[in-house]
Amino acid sequence: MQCRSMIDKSEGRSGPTVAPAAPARPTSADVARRAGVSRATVSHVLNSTDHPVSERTRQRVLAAAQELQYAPNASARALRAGRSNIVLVPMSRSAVIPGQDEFLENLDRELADRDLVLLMHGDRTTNGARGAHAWAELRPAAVYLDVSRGTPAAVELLRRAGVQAILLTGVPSVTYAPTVPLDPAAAARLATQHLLTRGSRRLACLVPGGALAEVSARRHHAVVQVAAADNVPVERVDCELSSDSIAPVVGRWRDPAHRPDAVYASNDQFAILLIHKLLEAGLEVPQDIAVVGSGDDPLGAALRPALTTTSFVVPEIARVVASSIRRLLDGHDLDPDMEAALRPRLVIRESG
Amino acid sequence: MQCRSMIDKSEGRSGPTVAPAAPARPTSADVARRAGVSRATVSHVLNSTDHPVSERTRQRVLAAAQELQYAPNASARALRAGRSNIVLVPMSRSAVIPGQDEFLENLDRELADRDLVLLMHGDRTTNGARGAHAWAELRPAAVYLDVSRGTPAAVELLRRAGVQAILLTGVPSVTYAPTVPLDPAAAARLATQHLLTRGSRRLACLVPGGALAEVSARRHHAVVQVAAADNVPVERVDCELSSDSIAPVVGRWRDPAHRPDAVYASNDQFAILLIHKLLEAGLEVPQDIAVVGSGDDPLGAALRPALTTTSFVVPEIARVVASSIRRLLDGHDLDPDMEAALRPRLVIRESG
DNA sequence: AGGCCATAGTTACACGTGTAAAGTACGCGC
DNA sequence: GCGCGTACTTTACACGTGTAACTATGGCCT
Repeated sequence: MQCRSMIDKSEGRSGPTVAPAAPARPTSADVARRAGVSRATVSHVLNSTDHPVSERTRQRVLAAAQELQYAPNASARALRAGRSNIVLVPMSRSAVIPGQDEFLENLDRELADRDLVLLMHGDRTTNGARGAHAWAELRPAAVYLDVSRGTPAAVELLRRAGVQAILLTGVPSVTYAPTVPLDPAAAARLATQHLLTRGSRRLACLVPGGALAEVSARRHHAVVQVAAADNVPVERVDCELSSDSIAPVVGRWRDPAHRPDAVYASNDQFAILLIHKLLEAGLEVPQDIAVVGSGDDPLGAALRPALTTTSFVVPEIARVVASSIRRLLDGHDLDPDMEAALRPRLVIRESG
Repeated sequence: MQCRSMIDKSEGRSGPTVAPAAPARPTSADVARRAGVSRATVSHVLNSTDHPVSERTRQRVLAAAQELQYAPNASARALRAGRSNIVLVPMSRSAVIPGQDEFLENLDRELADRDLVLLMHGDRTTNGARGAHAWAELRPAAVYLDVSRGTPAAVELLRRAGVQAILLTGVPSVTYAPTVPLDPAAAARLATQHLLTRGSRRLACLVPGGALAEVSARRHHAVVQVAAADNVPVERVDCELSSDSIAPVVGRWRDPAHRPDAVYASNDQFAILLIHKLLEAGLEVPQDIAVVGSGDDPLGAALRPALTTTSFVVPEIARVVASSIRRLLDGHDLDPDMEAALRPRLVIRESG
């Protein structure tokens, strides 16, 4: 025994009012007491600072922490450090990436590898400023959000709240914050180019409304642009995910004179529904009409004819996003692999 | 001006080391300074304690907070209070509820109405104890997790970490923590009962593997049980979401002697694929074979024949879960409406 | 022998907040 | 005039952590 007077706070916890039999979650002081060292030493050991600590006490501290199931208090740690290791992702319902749960799962793993914790926040607070206010309360180290929410005002508020890294995602036009240029139009361009190369001279584009409206609009615009370069006309078909919404169009297309030779649907579910309706009407896919979707819905691969579609390499995107956030926090630029990772892939199957 | 010597901490922030041009996120002290009052008064005003504050200073404080865009530091608040207002939801990939994003969106809103913040945590840490350790660091007020992760050890660890409310979800057999008895088998029972009432004498059950394996197994078991009460046999069909997986079964069913008169698929996507294959094989749905799924996938409503399925009233479930968490935190029991809200609804369309 | 460095541990303080307790001014009744 | 409640405001402390600065103890070199 060396010394015994390392009472950081002598008395145990005693809430001034009630203290309703709190189960005494262990603090670093408890670990210190048990290991017979000071709290500072515990901290040095557990955070593996370069501060010298003898191997013997190191082991004792580790053992004590283990026995007590000690977990450091993230709040206190964040308060002391001035920042947390939290990466906040306010989830938006109109996510560009389909299969966003897969993306988030990958992102979580990648961030964990970089000593960051992913926390997703619901979209209770839709309007920019009010939302940013709520996010700021958590004092996250980084925020990764859709550009539709990352208005200049929201970004400014977050900056002032001490958020070190703010990463936007969406169309690459903004300049007031680093951006992951995840352009939904890229997939549409890729699909259109494929259909043109395949020989299409007359296109149609399904434009879903509702939650998908914004993404669909961008994609439609891209289709028109690419097709225009080859002097190919594009018929715009606004629709919902219902039989009644698609049926009239398909009815019209039974007449070869009014029929496009290929259709791009900005969402696989709509592509699947369309193919279903086309077959029902006695048309053949892709012989009469080719169909290409976007999103790589698993059902599209299983049905016949199997759906040609575009997809993102989700794990790769998650990797570069996580990497970029880490780099931003460390004062560097975005991951140079970013653009390559964001390029959509064409998945050619049977439908077009 | 009344007094001027309310310097809580006289010197402004000056990080001992670098302080790299921190953009001075405002603290309550800044608000106090600007309003010409003490920090305590600011706190009283902003938290609307029952402590008396004159209307004049109240307005001044509010104005100052507004101008400074002040957002309280959640870490400090949580540290002081001993608990946060965070409800942590470790998301599991094998979520019972389909459309879990819709559920989370609703849950978020409901919790917000009850002064709680929903944070979702990825499933990086799959194994119980290690995961619980990570969750404990955040010192959330409540944790809502799947029973598969809420092992007794994990629950114990969370309890010791000071988490006040731990709510499990899943099969209702556990006793060491309050549970939301969201039984996937209930939907299967409902669907089977419907098919039997409809006159089915020979059933089949699609049992998807992969991520859905566990839920599927439970549902299959339920189907067998309910059918057995009526002496109806159930053919078990293990499958994946691919054409090759379903085709052989459908091929066999072309022979009326080997054909069930109704099929329950524990997931709508599989039901959709099955119908597709049945039609392809020249069989009629529901005349030759009725098909019922679970999950209320929007595509199921759009395709023909429209899919009969089961669904949960997601907003209602979210409401009772949020309500129960709040009640747990306040020392009460679960919301009495719980069981009613969890009952699945039958959505009868064309396929069965 | 005395000065100096390295090692191993400590003390002390700050982070931003909430709130009990103490203080200040003021009006009122004795 | 003095005590006393009332209305407001401030002071003081604790929450749990990380780390700069300090103390103590030897060993080594001059």
